[in-house]
Amino acid sequence: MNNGEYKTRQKQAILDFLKNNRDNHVTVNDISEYLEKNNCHVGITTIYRYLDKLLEHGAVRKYTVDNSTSACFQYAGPSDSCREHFHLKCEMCGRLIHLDCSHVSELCNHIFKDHGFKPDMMRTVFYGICSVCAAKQQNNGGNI
Amino acid sequence: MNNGEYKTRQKQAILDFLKNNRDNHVTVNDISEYLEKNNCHVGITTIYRYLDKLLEHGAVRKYTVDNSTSACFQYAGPSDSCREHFHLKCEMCGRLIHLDCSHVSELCNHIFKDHGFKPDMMRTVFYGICSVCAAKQQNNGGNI
DNA sequence: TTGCGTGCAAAGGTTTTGCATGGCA
DNA sequence: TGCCATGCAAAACCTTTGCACGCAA
Repeated sequence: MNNGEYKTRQKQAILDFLKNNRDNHVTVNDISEYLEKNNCHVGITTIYRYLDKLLEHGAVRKYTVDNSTSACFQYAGPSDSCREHFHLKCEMCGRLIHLDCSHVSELCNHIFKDHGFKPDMMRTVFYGICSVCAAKQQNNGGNI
Repeated sequence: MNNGEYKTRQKQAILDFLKNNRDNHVTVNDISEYLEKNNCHVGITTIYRYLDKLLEHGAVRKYTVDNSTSACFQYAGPSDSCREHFHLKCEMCGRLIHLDCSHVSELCNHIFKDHGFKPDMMRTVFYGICSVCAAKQQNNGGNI
């Protein structure tokens, strides 16, 4: 049916976990540990292979975050739904913010028209600090 | 003299290579191979350690590019010179474009004021396709 | 001479590959 | 039954650490 892809318990479990954590990124290790805890063993090889496939389909996004040595993945919903806006990732709490804002699309057009560069919305992420974490930082006297 | 840091042949060689490739990113392996070819052996441990130090000083930027599993580094000039503009990285040729443009800083202020998110210019990179590569793609009938 | 720098070897992680077995359709 | 999927073990990488020796200041 689906390009000759089969439905399996393992894929379902991985996808469920990704969907339940759509507001935060997870590592292969996170997925593996969670499934193990829930008596639902899935080999890490399978996790890597399935994530690769989801990546190809655009169903997950892949990041590299500074303090983590392994790759981070995050559910991106049905493909195409995130092509039209940018993403802000808070480097402190890891939260991903979907920025639907006309200013951004305008900037994109400007960069394309006046600088000849076509930004890829799926790949580009603004890294920074969200308001919640900025407030925390304040209360801490600037320390982390 | 410099915070008790010594000047050595190895550091000089690495820095020279980075400076000569300031318009492209390089991996630890690139550096090692180049120096080897030039009969100027430097252990990779040294390369890692020196890059770490440069990173702390803000003299290089560190990336992860999709198709490469290892980290990419790029000379960033004397510290602070790149904090005030964004960077566009072409995913096809790897070229880094420094985008000094008032529209971008305006967008940044807008995101901060109206969305409560403070983007970090040093960390944020726009991924996409540059005009040169877009033209190549055209001539190829859309194939890569 | 002092103490940072270097480089080898080894360790520690993450990700990929080979291959036999399992399971969906 | 025909394929794709899975999982173990091993391999392949990338990066870091420990330690003895080298070298700038």
